[in-house]
Amino acid sequence: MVSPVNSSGSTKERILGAAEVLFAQRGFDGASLRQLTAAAGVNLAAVNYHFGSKDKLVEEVFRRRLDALNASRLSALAKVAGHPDTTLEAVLAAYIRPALDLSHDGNGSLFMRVLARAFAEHDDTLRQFLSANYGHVMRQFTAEFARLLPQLSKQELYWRIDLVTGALTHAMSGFGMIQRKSDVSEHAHREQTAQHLIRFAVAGLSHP
Amino acid sequence: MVSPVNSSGSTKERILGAAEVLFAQRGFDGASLRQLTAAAGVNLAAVNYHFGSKDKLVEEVFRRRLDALNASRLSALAKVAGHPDTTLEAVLAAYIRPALDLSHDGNGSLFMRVLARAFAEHDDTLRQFLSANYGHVMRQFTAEFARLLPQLSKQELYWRIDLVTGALTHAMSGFGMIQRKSDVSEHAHREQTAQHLIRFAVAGLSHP
DNA sequence: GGCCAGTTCAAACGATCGTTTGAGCATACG
DNA sequence: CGTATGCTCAAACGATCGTTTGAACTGGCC
Repeated sequence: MVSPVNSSGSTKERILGAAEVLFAQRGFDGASLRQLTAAAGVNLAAVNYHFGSKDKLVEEVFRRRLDALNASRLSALAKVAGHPDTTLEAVLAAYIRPALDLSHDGNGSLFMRVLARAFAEHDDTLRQFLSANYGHVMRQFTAEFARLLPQLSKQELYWRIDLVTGALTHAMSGFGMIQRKSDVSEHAHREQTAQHLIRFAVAGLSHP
Repeated sequence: MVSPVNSSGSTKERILGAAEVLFAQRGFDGASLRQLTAAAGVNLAAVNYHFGSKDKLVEEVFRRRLDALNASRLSALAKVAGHPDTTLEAVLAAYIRPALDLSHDGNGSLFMRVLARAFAEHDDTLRQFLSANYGHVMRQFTAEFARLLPQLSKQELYWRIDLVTGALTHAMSGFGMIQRKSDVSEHAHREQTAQHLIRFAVAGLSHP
């Protein structure tokens, strides 16, 4: 009934890995600590010993991926933001490409599904955690969008960013709908996907 | 801790109403039958008596709203589909406006949040139910999009529809971010929202 | 060896879950 | 009136949940 034992890495890492998979598959409530620890090949009590509680484990699952993702996004943004000849494409690439790279290695793609769940669940605790720890990233991108799209009112801009965010979250979590053909390399497919998302976002943000 | 008693309508209707609210707030797993029946002002056993099980209740919550929503969408689509001078705007309006009208009366807006949850949860049972009962609606709209956008390959079109769907679902479930100002009538605000979503979707679908 | 901090383990705790039960109540029909 | 039918009710069922406990085991250090 439950996935096989994972026997590589430390206990904490095995729990985090199994949690990412099961949270993506069954949700935060739906995945029990017993399923989770069985999949990770560790004792049930290990979660509370190493993380304190299930809620703290959820936070750690987010922290591990989001720290890397947002650092990568901000680093990419810093290279293009503020320059007089920066394009909308370049800023969107700084936002989208790190997420696609995350999908590439390990179970990172499952994490985007976990993230989509967090969006759908209007759980206040989780939203506050995300907003407090990673809100500044979206704020920096929003500021750059505002600079590149001066003709839009604040309200207009927020509307469009919200819609673009929804589209990207949906697309990256619902993965698998657009299958990679066998005659296309993974790298080429990722490049194709990035182009799709970026062009769509440019059109959605900058239409008259 | 739990919302007050609802004392209007039949037992079945009170359960359905309370279920819609609580499923939107806490998810399908998160909302317990005890919270639900307490909010509806009915006995705990009433859910299993009238609906058979919690899962069947979930299906009924969807069926009640989706039957009306999709009938309205198909009716609107039938008025414009196939005509030689039909615009993309008109088809998108047929898709979007019925959903906004649903948000208008009663707790319909909460239902869009329930729908967004269903998207995020990759629960197979629920997805099969939705696909089996309402898949034909999306198929008809897709066919009309294909007719109006002959320059796009099938793969291109699916990509864009997927992204637009994500944007709309996200926007209509995340409601409240864009607040209605007190000096704007509700009808005017709804019209504004419709224009926003439609123009965004047109740009996303038809960009070169 | 003896001790100790760090970790794992089986077992149990109380709470809550969806569901079932059987008695009790209401209304309608002969 | 008697009784059948549809519904509501309090109470309990077994299962599963997150968490806690205290003993057992581990390695390194004196």
